[in-house]
Amino acid sequence: MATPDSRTLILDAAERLFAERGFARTTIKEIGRAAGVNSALLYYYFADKDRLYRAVLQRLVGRLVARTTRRLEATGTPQARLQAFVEAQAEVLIANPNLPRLIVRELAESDAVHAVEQIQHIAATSFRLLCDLVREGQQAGAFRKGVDPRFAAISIVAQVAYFFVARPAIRVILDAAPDGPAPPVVRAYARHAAGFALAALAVPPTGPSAPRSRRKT
Amino acid sequence: MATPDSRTLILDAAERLFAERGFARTTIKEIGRAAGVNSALLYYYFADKDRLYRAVLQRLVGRLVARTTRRLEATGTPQARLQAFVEAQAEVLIANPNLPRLIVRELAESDAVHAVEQIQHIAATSFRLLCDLVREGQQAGAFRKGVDPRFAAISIVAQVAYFFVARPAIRVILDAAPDGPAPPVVRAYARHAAGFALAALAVPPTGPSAPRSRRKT
DNA sequence: GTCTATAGGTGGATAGAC
DNA sequence: GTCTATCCACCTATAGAC
Repeated sequence: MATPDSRTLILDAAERLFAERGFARTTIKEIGRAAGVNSALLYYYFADKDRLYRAVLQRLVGRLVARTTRRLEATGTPQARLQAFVEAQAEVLIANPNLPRLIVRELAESDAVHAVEQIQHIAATSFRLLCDLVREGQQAGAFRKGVDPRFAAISIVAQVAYFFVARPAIRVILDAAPDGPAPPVVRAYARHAAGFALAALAVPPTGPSAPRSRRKT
Repeated sequence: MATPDSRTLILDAAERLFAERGFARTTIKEIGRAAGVNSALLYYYFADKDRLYRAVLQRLVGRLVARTTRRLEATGTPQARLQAFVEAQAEVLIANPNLPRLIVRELAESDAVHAVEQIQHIAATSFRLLCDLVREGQQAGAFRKGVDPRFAAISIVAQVAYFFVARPAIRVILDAAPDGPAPPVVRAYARHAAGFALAALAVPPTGPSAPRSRRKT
């Protein structure tokens, strides 16, 4: 608890408000009020509204990447690592509910106004590790070939990411509470998503009569 | 080309700008300029900026739902219908590149500021049809049981939706042009996504003494 | 239907006291 | 470090001529 300093109070309040209302609809004065400090103080810690926003994004994205890449680099079968990745992704998003909303807002911008380059770069890092995992799994015979590893990686990430992004719609489908499905439901979905991906990538049993004569591409 | 009327010119310009920059960052004057009319004229056709935005959303969402539900209601095997749905989803998003950006922005809002209820409702309509399709497929023995149909529907929609939403990140993964992957790549991905879902839902061969292996198309 | 001109309000940012 | 007070730019929306 030890007295969070004003800078942290401001970052916390800004994170919440930016996630809820977006950058433009959030005013400096609102952030100051929510943080319990005077709005002029924001300019003591941050050069302007834009840099405050960047600082918020940086803090959040750092957490995400640290947690998910750690799982990907762990040892184990490709299947186990893939499952761990999907579940880690869900845990990070459960723990930081503001993250998906903010990232999605950034992704929706076509011009690189704010921190898109940063997100692109980091997304690429985490993403590429996942691509490699799929590729390695294919070479090791754990995943079926004939699936583009990049496409597979997109499919895998998409399942969980979309679940959080489309929360208002998901809520309707699952008859969940106003603020979205409870963590146990989210975890159940994450397990489903991992299973869905593993089933999609599973090596098909070679038919009893014509196993090896057919060779696909 | 028969002289698009001012109202349509305004809607077109507004759609593009809202999608590119978001609601708040787009000014009435910019829209007027882009439409080639005076900004005061917007208030002749629309009560205020908010209602203009709603009109833009309505036009777009209408197209999306019309196209995708039509595919779901078509006849055929569950597998064929699912595939048609996924590819139709991709086609609509290719044809209306502004749609995913706008919808995503709406979904990111936590308070129902603009047209979230509408999107929720329509998403639920389209979504529920997909749930039903999966459920029917399971009962007919075409899809494996033990997968929650609602979860499966989310996984299916997520793959294509996320592809468009996360365009800036996808671009990096696929080494695509600045304005995203070309339509042929998108279609290839859509086929992958359909295949990924069908493989994930395929009925596993029952045990070693089972009927001969199934080959999906 | 379309324009000019402008009122009215809000928000980001700064100056400077304490 | 934190606050009060305020400036200035900009944007929505309206009044009213043509």
